[in-house]
Amino acid sequence: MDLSDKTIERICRVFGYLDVLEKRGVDFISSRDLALGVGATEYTIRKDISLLNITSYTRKGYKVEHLKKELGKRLHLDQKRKACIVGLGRLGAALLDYERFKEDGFEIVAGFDSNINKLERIRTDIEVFPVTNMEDIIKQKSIELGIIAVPEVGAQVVVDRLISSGIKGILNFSNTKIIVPKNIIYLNIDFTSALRFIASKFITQN
Amino acid sequence: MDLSDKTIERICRVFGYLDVLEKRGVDFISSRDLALGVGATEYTIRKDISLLNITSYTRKGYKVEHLKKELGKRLHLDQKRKACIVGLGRLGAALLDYERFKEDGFEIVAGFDSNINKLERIRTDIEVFPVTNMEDIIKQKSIELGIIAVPEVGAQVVVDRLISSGIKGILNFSNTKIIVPKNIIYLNIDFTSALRFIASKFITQN
DNA sequence: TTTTTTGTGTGAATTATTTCACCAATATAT
DNA sequence: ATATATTGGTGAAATAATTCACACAAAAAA
Repeated sequence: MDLSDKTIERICRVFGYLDVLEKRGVDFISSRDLALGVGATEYTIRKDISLLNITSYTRKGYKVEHLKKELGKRLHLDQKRKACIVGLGRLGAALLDYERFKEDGFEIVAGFDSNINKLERIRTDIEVFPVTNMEDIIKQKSIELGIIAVPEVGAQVVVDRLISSGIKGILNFSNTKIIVPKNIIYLNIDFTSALRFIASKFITQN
Repeated sequence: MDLSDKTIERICRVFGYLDVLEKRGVDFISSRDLALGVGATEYTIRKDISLLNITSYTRKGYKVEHLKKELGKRLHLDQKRKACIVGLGRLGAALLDYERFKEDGFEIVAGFDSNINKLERIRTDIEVFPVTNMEDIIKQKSIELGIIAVPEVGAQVVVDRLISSGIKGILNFSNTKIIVPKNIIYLNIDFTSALRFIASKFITQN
């Protein structure tokens, strides 16, 4: 299969929206409503879905349950994934207890920080460890995802260690530039860039 | 001017990288190195910059200071913006004290929560208020940006009130679907979708 | 049952974005 | 001073992504 990142990204959002609809007890949803729900057009949504060889067997729209299951299969979203947080400052600590992750199939099974005092002070149900133990814990618990919330510099070091521990994907909240081998899936979330994007459109807009 | 979102988004990242370079004391940077630094190609970067009618007056690359200033002017990133956080759970509280915002020209000047107890317990230098005061405070302090970190439902209500208070842009961390009039700049950051995007590429990758 | 409506599936057309190719200008080396 | 190497700027070409148009099937209405 060779889907574009844009398609994958949209489908991930669709998947999330289907989850909401399912919980709400909705049975069928049209491409139009799906598009509305995720901020896309009905054409793109239909094409995205058709690229995955999924087909609605009715003209009442897509069956929510069925579509979600099929999307999940195709994008491997149907299995639980274990993740860890590295860097337990305020953001890292908040992410450690971010309830949605669990519900959405991502289980945070470990937190790491270099500061022992921080580890002792932190109040959470999730096990926390000094970074020195990272490699062992990640291998032992077969953690696939690393979430990086270290404050400033040092992100690259963390990344290198995550990779050498066998992690498969990294979500980086630190704003430093990171280099990863291309077999590692990497995504950066940069709050400041997001705010800048918004602010840059303040005046330009008609 | 009519720049695509992709260009704007890239330029915002370039702007951030230039800031890093400036602090590091770098004088000149080539389009190639800029591209490397932000994860793009030299062609796109050159084209983006040229679309903004900015020109390097030397063949040693772009002058960091000059380029940053010019980008700042064009994208209105050269002025401080006031922002507020609505919803002071763990994530909201973490964002309230996220130091980078200040450095990057975004000043968080208020936090809001509906839970009075939470307001009393919270430890921060930033003023916090009950949501009932939102309209007044936002107008009084001329806050332009609203950052939404309310836990689940209720996001739309918050958005509506932000808009009626005259806010210009919204960064939404809640994962609920939000409707905004199109004169309001809106961006959603969805942690779960980000993790799903990463996970969905685990097997498919060669 | 027949007709009308609705909604998907998908090639083709359109539009957007990226990459290329190469000129011009400056910097560096000889 | 001259030659060589870099690097940006930019129209044109290539690629990618979106939108359109419409056939087709099912559902709803008549």
